[in-house]
Amino acid sequence: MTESRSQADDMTRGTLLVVDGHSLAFRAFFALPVDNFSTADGQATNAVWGFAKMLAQVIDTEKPDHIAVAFDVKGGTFRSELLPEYKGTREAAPEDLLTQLPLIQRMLTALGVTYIEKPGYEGDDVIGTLASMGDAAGYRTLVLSGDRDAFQLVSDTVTVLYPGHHFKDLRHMTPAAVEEKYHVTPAQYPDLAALRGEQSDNIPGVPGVGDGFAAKWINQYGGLDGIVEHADEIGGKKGEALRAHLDQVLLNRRVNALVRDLDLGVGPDDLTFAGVDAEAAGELFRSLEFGPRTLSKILKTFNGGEKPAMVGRKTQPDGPRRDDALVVPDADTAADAATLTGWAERWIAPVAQPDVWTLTAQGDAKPGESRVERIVLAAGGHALVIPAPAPRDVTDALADVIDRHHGTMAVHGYKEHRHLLAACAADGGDGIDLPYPAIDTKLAGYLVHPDFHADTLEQVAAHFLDLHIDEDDTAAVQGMLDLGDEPAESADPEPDRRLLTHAAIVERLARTLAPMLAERGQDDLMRRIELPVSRVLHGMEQVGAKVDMARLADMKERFAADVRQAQEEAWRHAGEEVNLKSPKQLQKVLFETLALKPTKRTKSGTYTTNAAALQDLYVRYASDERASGFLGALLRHREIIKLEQIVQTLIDATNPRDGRIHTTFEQTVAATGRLSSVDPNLQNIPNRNAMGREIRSAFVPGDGYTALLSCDYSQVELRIMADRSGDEALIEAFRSGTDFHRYVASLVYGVPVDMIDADQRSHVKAMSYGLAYGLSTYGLAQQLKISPSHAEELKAKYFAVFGKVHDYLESLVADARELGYTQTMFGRRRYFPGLNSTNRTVRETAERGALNAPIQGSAADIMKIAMIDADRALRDAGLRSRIILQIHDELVVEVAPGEEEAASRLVADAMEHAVDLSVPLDVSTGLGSDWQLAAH
DNA sequence: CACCGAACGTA
DNA sequence: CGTACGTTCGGTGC
Repeated sequence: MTESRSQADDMTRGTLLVVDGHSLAFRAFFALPVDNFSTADGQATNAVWGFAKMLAQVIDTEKPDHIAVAFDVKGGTFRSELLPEYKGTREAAPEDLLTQLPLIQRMLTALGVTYIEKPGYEGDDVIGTLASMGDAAGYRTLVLSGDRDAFQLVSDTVTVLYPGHHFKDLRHMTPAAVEEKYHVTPAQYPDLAALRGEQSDNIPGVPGVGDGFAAKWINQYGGLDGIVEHADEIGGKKGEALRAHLDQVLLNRRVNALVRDLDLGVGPDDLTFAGVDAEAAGELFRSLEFGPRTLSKILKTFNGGEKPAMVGRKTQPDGPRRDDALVVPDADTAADAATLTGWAERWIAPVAQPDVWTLTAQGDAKPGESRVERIVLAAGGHALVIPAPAPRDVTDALADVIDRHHGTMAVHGYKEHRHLLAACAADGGDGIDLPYPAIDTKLAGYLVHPDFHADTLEQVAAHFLDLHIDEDDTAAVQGMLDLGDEPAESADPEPDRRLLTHAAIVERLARTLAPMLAERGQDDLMRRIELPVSRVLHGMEQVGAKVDMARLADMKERFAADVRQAQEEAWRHAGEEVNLKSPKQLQKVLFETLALKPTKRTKSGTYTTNAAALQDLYVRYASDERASGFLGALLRHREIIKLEQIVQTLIDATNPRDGRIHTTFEQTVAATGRLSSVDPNLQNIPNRNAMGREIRSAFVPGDGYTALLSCDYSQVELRIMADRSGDEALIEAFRSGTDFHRYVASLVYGVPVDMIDADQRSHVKAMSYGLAYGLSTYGLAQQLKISPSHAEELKAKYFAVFGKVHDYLESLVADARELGYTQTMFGRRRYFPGLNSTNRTVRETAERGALNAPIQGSAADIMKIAMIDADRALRDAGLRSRIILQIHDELVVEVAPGEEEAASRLVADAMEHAVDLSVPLDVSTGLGSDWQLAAH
């Protein structure tokens, strides 16, 4: 660890990190809600916590060996004398933030980090001075600051780390980066800032002059001096404005120049990491009510990546060594509560972060009918097997152990384990309500590599741990982790080796994946989104959706009759009993018997018989009675047999004991962050035409409930694009509150809103929706059945109006190419190695994916947050109404009598306020006695 | 019996 | 020659 810190720059003395303390504290304060970060007695802690996290993240990434944090000092500086209104906005910092600054300084001291204040000067001047000193002493200097004035310090040896919209995307402002963004050199940047002014510091610039004009003048005249000299030559309104505000500009320039030669009393060489005062840090963190995990991680970072010494931790000389081959723990069996409690006291209680103990249950986690066979607790080379279901005193003891130690517990599949532990009471009682673990290695693996898929835990181990375990070796009993495999009955009373192997794997996965999450800044994603959403999903799966079986049976009959009729008719026209479900046989009839014009080819080179192609043929051969008769019947058969099949699937999936369908929501399958639904898939119930929608009417409220509530987001993805791109036109389109697509069409075609015809509206609508998929001109033409040139024209007009959307979409791909991955609003990543492929098809597929993933993924993040909030709101209000389904942008709620209004309001509210965007999140709701009637 | 491609349902 | 999924079916090959 320590050598890697200097490895990157063996030409220099090392790396000096200089931090703008106020800027980082501001950033942290506004990034995190005070509500969730306060101590019991009301002290706000969000800025302290965020400061620690952000700083740790930068240290972990950049690995500096010297560090200092600069703060402003209360009271005036030479700047406020020059410019009384200076930083008027900043002085108005909220009380809640101001009280945290001393805490941050205390924390820094405890962590062994030097902080510096200089009365009469700002932190920026301290930073400027340190940067100069660092340069002179041969350091590579990193300046972490959200203040753009710092850009003037940038040089070959000084880089400014400037936070983007998310703190995580720190931009490395090198000379090239400054020049690329502002078209001036770092040394010229203060000239540019003086002309433009600085909104956040309450400094006015020349009205009407932004970065562009300022840069143009600077390049033309060499700098501010030249501009002053030639001010009279600059024409136009902007020239006039410049002359009128010249005094202001020159004043700005004096104010924004950083002092670089202060006497600080210390030099870069003094600024090493002094080492953590673990006791002081521990005490401070406890008083701030930060968890032990936070403490442990922070200590590790500030101790130079070494594991901090754990006081009172038992050493286990015979325990497994992390870098060795996996050691399968020895197992004892707990037949009674006392054994269990004693074992936990001996092996689980001493476990301290970053170590974990593991809980691994074996059984069938099928929602609504889960069974558990064994539960294994394991900690560092020791394991305890608990046969399950178990008697009350054993489950009580187990629940107690888990409750006391879940802060150091790792599980692989929290949601599945909730199902399993809910079924662990032998008397058929409630079982155990599993609290949140420290880490779910299944979710962690998903966040780290969202497109990696494994069927077995051994495959997960091979992927993340490079640990290759022969599955046959351990396959005596199939574990629950082999999804879908029914556990074979084991005659062997010996605890099975595979389960113990799994426990050992999970422990190692936790140790490997936890730091990976931290390094990526994804701890919050795990803790605040994925784990809580797992809990909500568990509840939804457990409850299930009630169906009206009589209604399903009736529908099935009707569809079956229609299918038979369509089949008879098709056979009559074809003259043979062709299997209409066989594309191969259909090809023979269509293109040989009937000799129709061949359609497009499929991937494998055969002629397609898909609905679009059949429809084309149907139109083309309208006058040919035999052909159109066959095609018409075939199309009808296709449509209805699909519906019949869906109805049959629903019937088969209904649990006869409660008349409900318990789907499983997969949380780690979709690479974008969406959920998926399996067994059965309740996210693809027909909704496009009346006949299909009919199926939704079979979903009804269950006993004790009177209605279903459906709430869905309108155009979430487009709203995300509006927010992320900052496109004023699109933002205004959403704020206008009128028919969105009509409004957009009127902008695109330059025609009043009430003159837009149906075609124009639908074309623009298709364009809007296609944006997030990376649609091609050809694809758009195809879909709208217009010529490619016509489609190209539409695209050009569209982007002429929404230019920033265009730039944004391009930037997504460009950024992904540079970073290797995309990121959602909440830091969910997806990797795109294909972006640099030389194979055009591979590359373009990756480009469309990179464009879509952050948008679809951000929408998924938002819905997950809404689900967590809505679930909690319903509970907190004491309602019985509950979420039962999620279909990407829609939530379905089963509503108890009398709760109609409250439930609608709470759920819609949670969805609308899941995040704060620059456009409103619009939610439409409907209530009805079945899912179809709840539509709106 | 396992696997694949075609087809088609959803957002 | 737009993204993300899951399920079913026929057909093929072990």
